[in-house]
Amino acid sequence: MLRITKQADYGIVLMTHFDSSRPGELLSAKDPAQRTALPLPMVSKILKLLTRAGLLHSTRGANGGYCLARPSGDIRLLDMIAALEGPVAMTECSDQEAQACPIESSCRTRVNWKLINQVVNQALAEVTLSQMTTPAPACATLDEDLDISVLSDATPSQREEVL
Amino acid sequence: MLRITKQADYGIVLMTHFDSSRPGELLSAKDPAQRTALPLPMVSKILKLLTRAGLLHSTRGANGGYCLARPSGDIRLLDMIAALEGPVAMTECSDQEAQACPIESSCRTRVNWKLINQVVNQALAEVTLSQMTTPAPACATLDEDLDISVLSDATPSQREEVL
DNA sequence: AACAATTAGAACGGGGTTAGTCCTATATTC
DNA sequence: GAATATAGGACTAACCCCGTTCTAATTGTT
Repeated sequence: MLRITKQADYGIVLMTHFDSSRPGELLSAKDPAQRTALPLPMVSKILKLLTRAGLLHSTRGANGGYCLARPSGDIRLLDMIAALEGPVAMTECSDQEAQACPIESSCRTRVNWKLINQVVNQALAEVTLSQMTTPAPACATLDEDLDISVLSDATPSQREEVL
Repeated sequence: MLRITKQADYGIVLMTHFDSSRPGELLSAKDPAQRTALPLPMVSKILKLLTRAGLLHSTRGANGGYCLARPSGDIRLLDMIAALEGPVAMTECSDQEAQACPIESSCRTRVNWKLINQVVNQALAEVTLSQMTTPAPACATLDEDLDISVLSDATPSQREEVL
């Protein structure tokens, strides 16, 4: 259905909670779990993944917890999605690690998929956590940043490179 | 992993084959199945879905078959994906038919998701079957059409409307 | 030193979705 | 009436996602 996983969805909401807390303040998994009403084990699992991806910083032991690893303006929506469900690849043939497609020789759509894939990736990369945290009206600032230029900027030689 | 289903992927490739045939020519399910090396029952199933969605026109009985229901320039990538795997909704809360989200009140990301969702939808709607059929170098024409303006054009009142 | 709090990591099972097949009915041509 | 095709739906097997659970490892507190 072309939808991100719940895990990724939850994770992004959790990240906005960290962005809303005082910078550098450590929050244990319990904290955001209670505020989002998500089950603690799930929250715990997600925070581990975000930490492993370098988006959160963790401190173990009593009084430990998590905090953002860098300013929320430097954390991109694409980073969060990739951390929680792997790279964004609209089709199998646009996935780097995928096998050779059996109909590759007769398939004309492959190159186009690569470009479409880039557009989606760039759209998700242009949005930052900081923008996701900002309530609705203020996300007007989101506009200026979102200028999809992958396709219009691609020269023929760059297109070759995509393959 | 944010990927379209194989069914949708196959379907799009099949559509390009119809686009490559003579306009109005009827092709039975066998025909594209052999050329794509996809199993016939699968091809058959997909063509039925595309027909039900109004993208293909079917003729039953001997010498029957399928052909594009309208010019390939009027068939959008989004239409094909929607026909084969339902509407594109990046998150559950951006799905029209979804239930109320339990954390809706405390969730600040909802409005942003609606907009991101629109960007992805528009990107997929701007690409036509005709462009998908065109081999790589010529897809330069794809560029001019792809101008994502949903976010930059949205006025505050339009944003309200999105909800 | 013992204990409590907290993250790290991996394994596990249930449920839902997807991929692909098969069967029956309907329509059309010859 | 026989052969060819699509229409529609049921069905199974495989896979993936969700969420839980268990066992370390680490750190602060008593």
